[in-house]
Amino acid sequence: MPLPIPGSQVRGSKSGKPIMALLDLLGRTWSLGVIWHLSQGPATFRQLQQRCEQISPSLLNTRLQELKILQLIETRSDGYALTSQGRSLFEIIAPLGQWSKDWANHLPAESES
Amino acid sequence: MPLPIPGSQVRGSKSGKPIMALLDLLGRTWSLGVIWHLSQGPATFRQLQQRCEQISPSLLNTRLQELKILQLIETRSDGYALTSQGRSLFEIIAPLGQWSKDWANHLPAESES
DNA sequence: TACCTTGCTACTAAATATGTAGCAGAGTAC
DNA sequence: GTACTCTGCTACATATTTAGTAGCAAGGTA
Repeated sequence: MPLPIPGSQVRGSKSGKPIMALLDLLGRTWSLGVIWHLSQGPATFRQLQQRCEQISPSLLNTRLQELKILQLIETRSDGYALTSQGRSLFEIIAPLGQWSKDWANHLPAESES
Repeated sequence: MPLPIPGSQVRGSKSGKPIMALLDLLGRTWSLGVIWHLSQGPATFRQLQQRCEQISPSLLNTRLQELKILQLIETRSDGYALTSQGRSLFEIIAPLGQWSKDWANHLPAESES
């Protein structure tokens, strides 16, 4: 499965339902991370590498190409940036930031016992 | 990296920030899918396998154990179900269903030319 | 011309996911 | 009690994906 394009078969679903394509895309390592970090503002390749701490350049490039084809990010003079579609996606998942904190507080036994 | 537990190091981040743990978790194949399909109601192991179309039992079991430890799902008499935390997470990502449809409509060149 | 930095490619090793077979336990039917 | 079925799940070999590291080509500076 090269790319999870809505309308075609994707990993995990033959139906090609857009939501399945999206879940496939977001389920790939670093997809969400790249979007999350780019939401802080445009970044060059190397800046993004630093924001993502531990991503390898080959994988970063792969993800960037995917996200670019799927029109969630674009290349501009100041580096990579979210498109308006990418931003609207981020606005949906933005509350995850707060949610994850609440979640962490309810998992006390694991994080430190 | 066994499990993305907030507070400990996770794949892609040494900080242990909850959001990074969450992004790691959701970035694993089928994590989002399992949550998505479970949101339609509780399901037994084999029912879930069918909803997920193409998940292998070994991976399904792995994900179920992870999500159970992280308290997003629980086992009940009628099978697996989202916990209240799981449901609150789903409520955040629920709009992705509609978003993905809009997204698909803006990618006409790929889905069908 | 020598030296940086940047975006990115190449390549190997390690980790993850797929796919298929099938087991052990519970329930029912004879 | 033994044969049949269904369930949750494990085992394991194969295929795919990701990590990790080295380094190249292009562009700018000095």
